[in-house]
Amino acid sequence: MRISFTDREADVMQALWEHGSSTVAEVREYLADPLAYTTVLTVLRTLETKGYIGHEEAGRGHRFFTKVKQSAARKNAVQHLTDKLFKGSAELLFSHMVSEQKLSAEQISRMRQLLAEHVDGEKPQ
Amino acid sequence: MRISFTDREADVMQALWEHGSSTVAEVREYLADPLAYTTVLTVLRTLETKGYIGHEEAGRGHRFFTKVKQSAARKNAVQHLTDKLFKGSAELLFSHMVSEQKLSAEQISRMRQLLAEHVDGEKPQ
DNA sequence: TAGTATCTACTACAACTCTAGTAGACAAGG
DNA sequence: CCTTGTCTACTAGAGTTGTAGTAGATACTA
Repeated sequence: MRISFTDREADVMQALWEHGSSTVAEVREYLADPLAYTTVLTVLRTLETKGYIGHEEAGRGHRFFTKVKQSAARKNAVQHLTDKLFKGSAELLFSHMVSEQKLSAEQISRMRQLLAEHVDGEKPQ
Repeated sequence: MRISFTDREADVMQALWEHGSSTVAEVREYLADPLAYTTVLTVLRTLETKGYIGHEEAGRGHRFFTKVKQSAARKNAVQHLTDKLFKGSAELLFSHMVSEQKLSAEQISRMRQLLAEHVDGEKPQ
C-alpha cells in the first residue's frame, strides 16, 4: 500500500516523528506555520482516518502517535519520486543529486565514505 | 516559484519531455494508463494554465510542448522531498538511498565513480 | 454536398485538500 | 454553582485533482 502525505500532513508527521506522541496543542507549536488549533486537529484526524497515526486518551485531551515508520514513509516517497520523475531509476536520481544539487566537498567526501562502508558491509572480506 | 505536478500531470510531462512536442492523441498513446481523449486534453490544458507547457496550431489540432526543463522540475521535486521528509538535508536523503534502497554492487560502484569524477571536476589539480 | 470522424471548448462532478468556525462537553477557579 | 477556558466533534466553503461527457467547429470522404 502506498504511503503518501499532502504537504501539510507531512509537516504534522514530521512533528510527531521528531517529538514523539503529542497533543494537538503541542503539534501546533511544533509547526512552523501559524495554524488554528482546529486546523491542526483536522489534519490529525485526517491522518488518523488514513491509518497513519492513532491516538489515546490523555487527561482531558488526546495524545496522537504515529503508526507508520519514518523510514517506510521516506522509502515510499523516494520510490514515488523516482518513478514519476526519474523513469524509475534510483541511479538517475542519484546522479542528478550529485550534479545538480550543489554539494559541498565535505558532503561529497562523507558520501564516498558512506558508499565505501556500504560496499564493505555487503561483501565482508 | 515552485514547480509541482500532480501524479497525472507528471505522467504527461514525462511523455512530453521524452517524445518532444506532441498532439493530444500522441500523448494519450504514450501514457501507460488508458484515459479518455478528453481527459488527456484536460490535463494538458491544466498544465498550460499553470505555465508548464505551451501549444501551437498544427493542422487541425494542437501540438503541445514543454516550457520548463526536466532538470528544473527534478531539482524542484528533490528539494521539496528533502524539505518535507528529510529535514532539508540532502545528505540524509542520500544516506537513506544508500542504506534503504537496496542498490546493486554495480550501481554502487558507478555511484562511487560518479562522485570521484565530481570531486575531480571541482578541484582540477 | 451530405455524412462521418476528429478536434477543441465548455461543463460536470465526486473526491480530496486546506483552513477554520461553531457547538457542545468538560473541568477548574472563585 | 456559575463563569471561563480548553478540548473534541461536526460543519463549511473555496480550491484542486481526476475523469469524462456534450456541444460545436472543422475537415475528410463518398
